[in-house]
Amino acid sequence: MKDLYKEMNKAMQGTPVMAMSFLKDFFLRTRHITLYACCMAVLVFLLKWLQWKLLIVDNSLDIYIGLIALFFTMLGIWVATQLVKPKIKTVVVEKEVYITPQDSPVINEAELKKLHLSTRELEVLRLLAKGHSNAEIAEQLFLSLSTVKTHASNLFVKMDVKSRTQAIEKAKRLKITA
Amino acid sequence: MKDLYKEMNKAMQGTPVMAMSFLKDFFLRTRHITLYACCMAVLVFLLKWLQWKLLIVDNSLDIYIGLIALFFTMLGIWVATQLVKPKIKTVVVEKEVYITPQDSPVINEAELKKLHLSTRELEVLRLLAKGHSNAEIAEQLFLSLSTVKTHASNLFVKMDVKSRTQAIEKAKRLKITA
DNA sequence: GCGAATTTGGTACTAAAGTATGAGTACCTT
DNA sequence: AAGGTACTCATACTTTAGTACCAAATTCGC
Repeated sequence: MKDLYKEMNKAMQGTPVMAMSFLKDFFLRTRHITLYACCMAVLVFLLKWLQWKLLIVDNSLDIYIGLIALFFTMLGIWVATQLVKPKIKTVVVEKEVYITPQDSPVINEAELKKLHLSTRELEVLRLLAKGHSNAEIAEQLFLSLSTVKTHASNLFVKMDVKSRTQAIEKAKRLKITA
Repeated sequence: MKDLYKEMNKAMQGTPVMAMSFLKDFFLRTRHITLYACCMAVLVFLLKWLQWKLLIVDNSLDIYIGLIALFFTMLGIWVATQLVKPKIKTVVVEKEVYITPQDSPVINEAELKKLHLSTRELEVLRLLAKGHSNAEIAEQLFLSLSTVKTHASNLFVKMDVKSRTQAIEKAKRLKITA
């Protein structure tokens, strides 16, 4: 709301064109609320008119109420369907895809790209796969132990493994290391 | 409905006990509808009473209608929640499962013999090289964690390495594991 | 049978790995 | 200018790995 006030001030000091653009922007941002308000207004007038019209015919009050009941029941259903929407249950179905890794001596670039590893993470992985400890990797890459641990941890998440040993095994299996 | 008629005929021909059981069964099966009907009946009477009562106070018609609208909106929402089945969005997660083809060139028996590993040590090494933790290895070989640790420790001495990661690297390099 | 090697398991300890969180910098894109 | 990503580093903590030392039971060759 503060921002809105700011923008209004800003617009007031500008040219008429800027004011127009502000109004347009304001309308676009609040068009949902405006639309609802208009609908409500129309509805109220309609009801008032119906009330007046139908009250002349004395016995049609039942029909009137019935219509209202019907309408609001529908409205309720519609509202409910709108409210229910975000409650989407996600059922995860695991689909097993068997792939036959080609026994190419070259590094499997395709599999490597799938992992979306960053430069540093890949460097860490390479040294990791050589059997180096975190401390050794830190020394070789001129990093702190903390940084290596961070990279390694992120690496394990991306590779969907839980330890460096699994990472090594997977890296060798996918042939993404030398 | 046909089935219902059939069942009724069938029940009529039976003993009173059977008829009773049929009625109980019938009630259990239709208790939802019955409940709805009862609720509706009560509601209608309530409305009629409200109508008569409130019409005396002339200007309260608006409140009356408002209450009806509110009530039926709620009813609509409730009905909708009962009717609308939870939308289930199935997210298919493709999990890639790799087959290790038996293309592995012969295991380097010569290098393996040089290490003078015992049977258990080799078993531990094989699982180690698959990326398993000591706890997992213990579980698979029906051993205690202590034993696995002992084997692993002895293994590292024999392989002249200082950690399981180095052992894996060396094992893969010498092709002494599958 | 005896000794060596193997296997199994324990305790106690240290070292390393891994997780979680926060935070600052740098670069790039919109 | 703002937001996102990558990179860096730190602290604090839990878990796992690894070492050392010990002690049974078993196996196997001599």
